[in-house]
Amino acid sequence: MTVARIADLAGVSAPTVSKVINGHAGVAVDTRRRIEDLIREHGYQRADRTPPASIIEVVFQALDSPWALDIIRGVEQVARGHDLAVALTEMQGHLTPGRGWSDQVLGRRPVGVIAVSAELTRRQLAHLSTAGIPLVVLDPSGEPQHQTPSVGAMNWNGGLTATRHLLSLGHRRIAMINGPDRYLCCRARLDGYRAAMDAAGVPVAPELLRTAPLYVEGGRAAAAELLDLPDPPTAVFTGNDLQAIGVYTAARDARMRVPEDLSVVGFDDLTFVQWSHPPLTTIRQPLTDMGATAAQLVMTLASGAYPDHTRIELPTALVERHSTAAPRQAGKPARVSRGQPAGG
Amino acid sequence: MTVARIADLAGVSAPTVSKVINGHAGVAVDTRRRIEDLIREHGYQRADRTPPASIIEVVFQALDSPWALDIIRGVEQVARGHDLAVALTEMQGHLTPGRGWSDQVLGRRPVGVIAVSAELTRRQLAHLSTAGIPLVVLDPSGEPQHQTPSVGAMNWNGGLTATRHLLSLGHRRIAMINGPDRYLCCRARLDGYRAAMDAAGVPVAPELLRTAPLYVEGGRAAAAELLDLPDPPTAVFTGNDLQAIGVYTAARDARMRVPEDLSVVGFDDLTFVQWSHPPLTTIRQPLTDMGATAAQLVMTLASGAYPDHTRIELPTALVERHSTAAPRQAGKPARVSRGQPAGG
DNA sequence: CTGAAAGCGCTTACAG
DNA sequence: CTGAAAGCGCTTACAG
Repeated sequence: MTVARIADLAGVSAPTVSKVINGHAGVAVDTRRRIEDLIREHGYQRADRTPPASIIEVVFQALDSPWALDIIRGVEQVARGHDLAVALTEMQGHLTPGRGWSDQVLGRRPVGVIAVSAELTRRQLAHLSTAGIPLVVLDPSGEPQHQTPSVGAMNWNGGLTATRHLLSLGHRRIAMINGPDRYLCCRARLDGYRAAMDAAGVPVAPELLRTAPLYVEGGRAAAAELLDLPDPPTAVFTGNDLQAIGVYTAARDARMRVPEDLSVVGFDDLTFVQWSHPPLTTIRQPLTDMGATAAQLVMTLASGAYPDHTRIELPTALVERHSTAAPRQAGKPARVSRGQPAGG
Repeated sequence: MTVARIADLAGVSAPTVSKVINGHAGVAVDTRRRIEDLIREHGYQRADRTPPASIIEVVFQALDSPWALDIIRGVEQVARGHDLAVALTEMQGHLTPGRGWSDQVLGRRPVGVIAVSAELTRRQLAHLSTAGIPLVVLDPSGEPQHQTPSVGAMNWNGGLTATRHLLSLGHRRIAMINGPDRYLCCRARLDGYRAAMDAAGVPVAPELLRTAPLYVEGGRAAAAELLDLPDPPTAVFTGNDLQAIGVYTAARDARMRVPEDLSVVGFDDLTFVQWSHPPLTTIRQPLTDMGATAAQLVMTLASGAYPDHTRIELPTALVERHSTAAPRQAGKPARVSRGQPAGG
């Protein structure tokens, strides 16, 4: 669509169309309206305006965990296949991007946007939608937003599997240190934990349920409190791997050994936890796949096609390493679950 | 500045200038260079083009290490201050971006480009330069390119400090597992190692010098060979932290304890190495600062100002943790350098 | 209020 | 390898 073509359709000359487009005076109301209608209908774009920039925009709450890089890698793999770059912005820990955010994004003209654990305001959603920029939410943090496509992991199943694993080793006093309640994924993991405990007929002691920031220090502080209890837990399931590493620290401070004195199960399976001491048993979340899936969904939406599914959940799985063992029985030495020597 | 004006100054026609700007063939080398110089000098901008998109472009060889995220975080901090996003591309391990890369970047119109451990072709440099897009090289991998501003770390000093630390503990048979020779930063670390050894009057045994990919498996394989030597080293200094983790694995496989039987010093200080077992003694490289500094340099160049320095080196520092100790003397038990119990 | 004409900045196709 | 000519998409200045 060019100015000349619109002019033809409207039965006027190019300069007249030009005036309408640029909001200049000197066009009859009727003529103006007719031209505006045609433009809306045919979707005029200035020829010399650059087309959508070849980027996929990804918004993170924070870029402070290897967690983010795993997701980025997945997005990048798909983006690369379409000759697209991945544009990153960070919200400094906020759940919702700031005021100017959507203007900045529109200015960049990305092919689409992936919001990681973020919640957009209704206004921000509207901005993207009128600009024709598709949005996908990754690991949705709160209420699924009206019609927004999303990609997540099977968090409830992960919580169930982790807890069952600990129960099967003989644990009964199993604590859970979880992330903040406002994250849906954390809620789901807790519910999975409860479901496993209920199914095994083991009551959940309220003092064994803690909430802490999803970082090492959060896990350490919560675990320190737990281990200080009159009847401390024999096992801890955490909201993510960083918290699990914090539990290690707290255990060491309390002169307890993992897994002999305390079993620990994390969540995520960040690359480095296989090198921690002991190697961490955790629930694997396919972060790179999740990033790739979200990017694919964005590309599908951008192409105008309607995707088969707008809510995708990828599977989680237990990765058994060496941080879990049967609970130490009074007077008996601990039986380690796998063949790893203490102090390896 | 218009195409016609540049053409006048260069004493050529507009179409010729147009070809240079768009990177088309069919212009004599001399003519091209003359036009490029004029464009650089006068700062041409296409009249009908939208202004630069609000992004800083960062090209990585690979996005497969937390190393990358530390740099990204620094770039993002500065970018955020200017309401800019960080656009990421990855070269799948190649040293030089592919053919279409500069066209893609020009299409994105970033405020500037940061190339991490990458080498651009002369053609790619010219493309960016004629488009008026400033370039900064981070952690330059090879020959410093003509006039390209760069940001790095004091790698030579780091190598010196690491080796001195091991020498001061009493080690003499100190191996170095280094990254590929083609990286300048690796060369500098090796030279620092040599300098420390020479200064201490300790000859460098050629069989203790190894080159391996900068990943865990590279470090493991090289260390396995070293430990299999008739006269194995008592200490290993590695090209990066991932290799150091690989050395841990090889030591475990050879039933040797770190640091009692083998001291290890890494390079980078990735966040997680404090949680490895034992916590890794390493040379800290200020990756986030380096990213931020590179971004600042890009912003300065983009503003048209001439920066004070176009070659910036940030300091490295020894971070002592628990992976080094005095060498075990024949018949004597090892003396651990810090108060960490074995098997903590 | 409208549009023919001129002009702008750029690119393309092609003759030399 | 170079540039005159034609053309594209758009806007401006102005005659009617």
